[in-house]
Amino acid sequence: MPELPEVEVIRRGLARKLVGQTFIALKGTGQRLRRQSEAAILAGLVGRQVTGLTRRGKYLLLQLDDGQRLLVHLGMTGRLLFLEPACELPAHAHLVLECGEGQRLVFQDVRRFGQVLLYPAGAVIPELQQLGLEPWSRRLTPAWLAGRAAGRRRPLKNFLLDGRIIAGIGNIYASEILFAAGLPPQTPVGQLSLEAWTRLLQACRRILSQAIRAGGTTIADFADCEGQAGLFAVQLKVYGRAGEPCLVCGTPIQRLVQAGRSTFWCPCCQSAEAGWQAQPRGAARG
DNA sequence: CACCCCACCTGCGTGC
DNA sequence: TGCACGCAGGTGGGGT
Repeated sequence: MPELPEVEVIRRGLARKLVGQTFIALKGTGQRLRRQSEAAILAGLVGRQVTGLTRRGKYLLLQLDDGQRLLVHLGMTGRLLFLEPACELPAHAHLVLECGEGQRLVFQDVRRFGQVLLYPAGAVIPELQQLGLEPWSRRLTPAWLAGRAAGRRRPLKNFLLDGRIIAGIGNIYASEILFAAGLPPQTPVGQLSLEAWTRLLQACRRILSQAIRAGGTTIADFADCEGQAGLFAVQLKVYGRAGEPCLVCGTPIQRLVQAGRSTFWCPCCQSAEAGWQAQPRGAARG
């Protein structure tokens, strides 16, 4: 479900409600997530006040007044909900943090691919150590991308999905970014010109910004911290549209599978002629 | 090292 | 109606 825009939408909505709140009780519901701190560790949340809420890639970080940090990853179907007193607890609510006055912070996750890990003050968070650059990082430039891609033959779509390079791009936005940039998803990354990387980076920032502004993409599960759906799904140009006409040229949108995941693209708008310059065999090396 | 596959889960839509 | 199957926004471990 949640890629960078969805996580950022949750962060912005939740920060207004949660920062300043103090957790007064913690309830688990037995079923464990794929990764979750021990109950004894999570008990360290009780009595703590939330001082900040930040995002890194698709991870959320709750900062607590004693320096501990709660790392949250929503997996495919995870939600972080801030429930008002009258709201009933939804199904699949795996962690409930009571804030007083009947308000609760709830981690809900149908498929339980999510992660909730509490780290002590000053601890290194390994999940964040390996993450690549944020899309709006000043260090992220076309030349930097070309450097990371040099000599590699993996398809551009897979490169975009690799969070160790750029953090936060998932399967929906990878397809949308490639369409916006006019680049074919199968392009071996080592063959892309600097001009193509420039267009890719511009498309990446534009698409992610638009998605955040629209409140994220809701296909089936995504909801913000109040349970509201996002509206970017109506702006999707290729994702989930296999067989339907391209909104630009009318050519049927194609679906292919790359590294086990669906890619949607327009073979006309994302042709080699529209984008990258092919180089002679072997020329990309070295 | 670079890259791919698959497991980890539940739920939903489709076709027989 | 029921069942089998394929598919779904995530990551990381293990194999090639």
